Amino acid sequence: MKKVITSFSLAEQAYTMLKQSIISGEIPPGTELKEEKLAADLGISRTPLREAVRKLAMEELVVLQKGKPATVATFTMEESLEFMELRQLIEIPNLIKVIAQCDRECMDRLEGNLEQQMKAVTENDYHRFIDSDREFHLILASCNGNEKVRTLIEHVNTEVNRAFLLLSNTIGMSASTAYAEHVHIVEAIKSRDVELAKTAMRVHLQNVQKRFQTNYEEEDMK
Amino acid sequence: MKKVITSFSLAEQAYTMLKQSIISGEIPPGTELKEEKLAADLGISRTPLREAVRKLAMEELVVLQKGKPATVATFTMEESLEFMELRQLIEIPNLIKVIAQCDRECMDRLEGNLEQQMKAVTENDYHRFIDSDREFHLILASCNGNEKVRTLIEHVNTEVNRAFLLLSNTIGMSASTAYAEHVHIVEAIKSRDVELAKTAMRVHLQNVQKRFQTNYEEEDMK
DNA sequence: ATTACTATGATTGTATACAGTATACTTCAA
DNA sequence: TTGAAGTATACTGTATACAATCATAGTAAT
Repeated sequence: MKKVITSFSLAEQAYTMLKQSIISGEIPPGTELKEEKLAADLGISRTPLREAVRKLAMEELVVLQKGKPATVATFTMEESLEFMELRQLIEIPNLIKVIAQCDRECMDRLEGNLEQQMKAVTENDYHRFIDSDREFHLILASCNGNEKVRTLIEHVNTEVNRAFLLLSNTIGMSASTAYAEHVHIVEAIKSRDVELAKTAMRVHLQNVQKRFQTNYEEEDMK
Repeated sequence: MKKVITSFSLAEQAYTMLKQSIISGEIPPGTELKEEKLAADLGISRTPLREAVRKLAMEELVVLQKGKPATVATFTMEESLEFMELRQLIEIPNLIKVIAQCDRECMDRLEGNLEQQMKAVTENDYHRFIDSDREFHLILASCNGNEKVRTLIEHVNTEVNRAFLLLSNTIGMSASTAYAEHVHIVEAIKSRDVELAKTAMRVHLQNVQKRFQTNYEEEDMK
C-alpha cells in the first residue's frame, strides 16, 4: 500500500507558499527577498527558507546574485517570447500523441475544464480564467504518458501564465476568444482529426503570443 | 566591462564536483549520499553540501526521500526512453531554426567538433567520444537564439549521455556509426537542405535509441 | 523459531552563531 | 559642491549545535 505523507518539511511549505505568492503576483517581480525578514514573516529560520528560495531559483522564478539578496525574476519581452516559442515546439507534438491515446477519462476532464472556463468568462473573472487555462494545458500534458514531457509543459506554462497575470489589467477582454480557441482544440481531439488539431493548437498558441505582444506594448505606453 | 567572477561559493564548487562525479559514473546510481561523510570528504560543512545536493535533486540526478539519505538517481529503461523521445521532439525543430540562421562561426565549431569525434573513434576512446557527442548537440543547441531551448537540450542530453556512459562497456563499437550519422547532419546543414537535415537527425536519434535498447537488453542478460 | 517491542545509534531537519562581503553613509579635502 | 576614502551596517555564506525522525539490533513473549 502507498504510504500517506505525514507532514511537509518547513522548506517545502515555504517553497509552496512563496511560489504561489510569486505566481499570483502578490510578490511582484524585482522584489528583494531578504532572508532574515522573509523567514521571520513565515515564522521559520533562515535555513529552510534559503532552501525554498534556492529551489525557486532553479525554476527561474527568482534570480540569485552572489552576496546580494535574491530577487523575484523580472520579465523581458524576449524571454516571454522564448517560452512561447518553446511552448509551440512542445505542445503540438504532445497533442498528436494525446489524440492517439486519449481515453474517456481524459475527454471528460477536458470537457469539465471547458465548463470552468466558460463560467470564468461569463463572470468576467480573469484570474480564474487564467487558472482554468493553465489547467487545460496541464490536462493535455498529463494525457501524454511521457512524464518528462509533462513536467516540461507544466514548467513552460507556469512562466507564460505568470507573464499574462502581470498584464491582467489590460488583457481581460481576450478571455472569451481564448475560450473559443480551446473549444476548437477539444472538438478536433474528439473527432480524432490530427491535422485539424494541429492547426487549432498552432493558431491558438500564435494568437496567445499576438495578444501578449499587443498588450505588452500598450502597457509600455502608460 | 564585464566583471570577472572573483570566486565560487563552496556550494557551487561542491555542486560542480558532485555533478561531474555522477555524470562520469564515478559515483554509481543508487549510492547513498550521506551528508556528513560527503561534506567531510570535500572539506566543507553540511550546509553548502546540502545546497549542492538539493540542486542536483532539482535536475533529477539525485533523489530525495524525506528523512533518509539522498541517493544517486537510478535509471529505468522507460525513463531513458522518455528522455530520448523528448530529445527527438526538441532537436528536430531546433535543427530547422539552426539551418535558417547558422553562420560561419557555427559551421566552424561543428566541423572542428567532427574532427574531435573522428579522433576519438580512431583512438577507440569511447569516453572522449561521448564527450564530443555531447558537445556536438550542445553546439547545435547554442546556435538557436532561444536560450530556453538551449537549456532544455543541454539538460536532456546530460541525461541521455549518462545512460550511455553507464553502458559504455558493451556499447563501444557504435561510435563510428554515430560519427557517420553526425557527418550526414553537418553536410545537410552546410547545403541548407532542411528536409535532408530533418531526416538525418531523425534517423540519427532513432538509431541512438535502437543502440541503447539493444545494449540495455544485453546488459540485462549478464 | 518467529514476531512484536524497546532502546540505541545514525542521519536528516532546523535553528543559531559567526565570518565574509557588498552597500550606504559620513567625513574630509580639493 | 563634488569626489574619494574610510567606516558602519546590513546582508549573504558557512559552520556548528540541537531536535526530530528513521533504521537497527537486541530482547522478551508466544
